[in-house]
Amino acid sequence: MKITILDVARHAGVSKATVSRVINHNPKVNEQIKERVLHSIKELGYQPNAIARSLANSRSNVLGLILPDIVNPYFPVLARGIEDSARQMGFSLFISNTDNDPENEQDYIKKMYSQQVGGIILVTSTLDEAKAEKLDKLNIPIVLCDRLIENTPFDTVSIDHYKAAYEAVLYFIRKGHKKICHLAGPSFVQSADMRRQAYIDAMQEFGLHPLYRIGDFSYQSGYELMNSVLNEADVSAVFGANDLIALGAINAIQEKGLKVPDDVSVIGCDDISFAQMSNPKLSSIMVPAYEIGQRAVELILERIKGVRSKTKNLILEHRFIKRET
Amino acid sequence: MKITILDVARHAGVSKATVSRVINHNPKVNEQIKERVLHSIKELGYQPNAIARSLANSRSNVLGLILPDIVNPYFPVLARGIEDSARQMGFSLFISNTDNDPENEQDYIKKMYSQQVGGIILVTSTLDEAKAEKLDKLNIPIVLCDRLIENTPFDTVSIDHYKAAYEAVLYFIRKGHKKICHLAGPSFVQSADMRRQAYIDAMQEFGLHPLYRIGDFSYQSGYELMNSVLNEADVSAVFGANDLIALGAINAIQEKGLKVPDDVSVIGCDDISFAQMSNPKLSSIMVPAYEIGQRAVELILERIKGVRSKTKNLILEHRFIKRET
DNA sequence: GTGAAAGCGCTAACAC
DNA sequence: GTGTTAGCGCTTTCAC
Repeated sequence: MKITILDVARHAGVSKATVSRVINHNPKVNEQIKERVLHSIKELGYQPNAIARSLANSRSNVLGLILPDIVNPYFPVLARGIEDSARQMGFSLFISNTDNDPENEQDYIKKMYSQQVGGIILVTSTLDEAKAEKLDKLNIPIVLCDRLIENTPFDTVSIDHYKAAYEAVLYFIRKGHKKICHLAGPSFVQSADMRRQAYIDAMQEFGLHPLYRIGDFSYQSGYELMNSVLNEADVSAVFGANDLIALGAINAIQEKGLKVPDDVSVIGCDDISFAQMSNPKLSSIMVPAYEIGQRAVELILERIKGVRSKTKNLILEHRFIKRET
Repeated sequence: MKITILDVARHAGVSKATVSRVINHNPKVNEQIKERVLHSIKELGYQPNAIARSLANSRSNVLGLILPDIVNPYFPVLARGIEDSARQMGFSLFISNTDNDPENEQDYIKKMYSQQVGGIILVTSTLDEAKAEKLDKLNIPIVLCDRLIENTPFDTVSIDHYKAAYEAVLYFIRKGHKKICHLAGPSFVQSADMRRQAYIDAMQEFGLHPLYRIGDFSYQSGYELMNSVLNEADVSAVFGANDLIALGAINAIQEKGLKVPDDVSVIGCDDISFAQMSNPKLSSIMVPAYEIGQRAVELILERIKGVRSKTKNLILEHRFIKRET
């Protein structure tokens, strides 16, 4: 029923090999014959079977993306950057959500491996050196996005989380704030951890007392942590580990009858699209998610093509965006 | 280098066929032997090659998801519903964004076809009867989500967009609103079109004058359309075709110095997570995106397994959620 | 129950 | 330049 390369070959009066050469743009095919083959392909509506090609090549034109949760508004942008680039390079994309569960992560990696994906883009928080070593043995290109793991042989694309957070806190300090609190993300997430560390360092450097809570990157946790903080202390500025937390915090602040930014200033992180839609509009640290995705694909492709073997660690620029909070 | 079924067979002292039977849970394998094979699989760390299996079976354990844009906050939830269900059933998921471009859509369908996906879940706005017919000939299970196309043989999962919109307008009317406007989505999107039609019908039924603008489902377009409306008319209520539009509209309303909901009431649609994070909190029509995704996978699997051949059109329940706007 | 062998659709030597 | 052929790793008759 389905049209195969053999059908095309017969139709064009050539061998499968020739058709294969045409498909793969092998230059040494007679122009005449090439035309004939192309014609047959059109006429028959032939569509090469990607699965068969993958098997024959032992590698596929597919990339895998493994991230915590596509519902978190930071990730769709990353995913689009990846998908757009991947597509441009002729790759399809697998996607899967780990919910930060190491088991899911391992599971997905295995699955993708068995699908012979050309490479995997991983946003992980649960990978440790031991697992990384095993992963490396799979001998499949891996790029870590956004959250880096020390001492791994993998390429990475990220921003300087420490610096970004430090700058945010510094901004507050320069504005004269003394009572600055930080609502952090999970400590097992490297980026959250670095932001928290930067916050602590900055505070201490200026002789200020760090005050932070650890949450889970959600709006709800931002809301709850902020309430907890407000019940115990007087605060004039809060730095949220991401925008959702910051937005939740604002909600809590306002519910207490305080004004943002008059009574309490807020800065988030990621600059998700809702930062500019919120009311008041959220000040945030812009993380170039889309570009991170693009660069990740670039790195993977360099590996696939074998044009580079040295590990590359890309750090992209963030940018503090002052809005209303 | 890689461990194949043959390695396992040799290690266990059996044939490839037997190993294959074990992998596929074929019951007629001697328990003893089965144990032996299982042991070898563990010991060698064997991972069946999904590509080879797909080729041999001429079908893969992969589903395809084609949607307009994962960055639109409605879709990640749908995607999660699909991914979670797919995973549970042992399927992986391809994902791709069309930006509502028919060419992209066709392109992706072809790609997925050539990847021998087991089925495709499609959120389309550009499919017409002619294309649908061609698609149907591919002989691959397709489920249309959210946006339906008349007279297609495909399974569908959606809500009753017309009814949902009608209820929203009715709600306004019962509250005594007369000057109700509608900020619609693109007319080539079936769901947007139905919502707009429902708006018009409801207004006319109550002797009110319809006033609407057509946009593109974005925050920006909601903002601009609302400005355009406010410049021309006096309005006390606005129904946005989705939450982004509604949020943009609120921004425009407030910029004009009007209060929401005191001067102008607003209802959105989709109930994206930000509806409850916005300030004021957005009233919206809840669309069960996650469940739509789950059901779509169910329908696909029924087709794959061949347990059903009759077209099924699922209509899930929406729910009006009154919040602050 | 188990194995041998053909074949899924394609690619890549290797000959000619 | 082009065709022949041997796989890629697995499933699935078909004998035994």
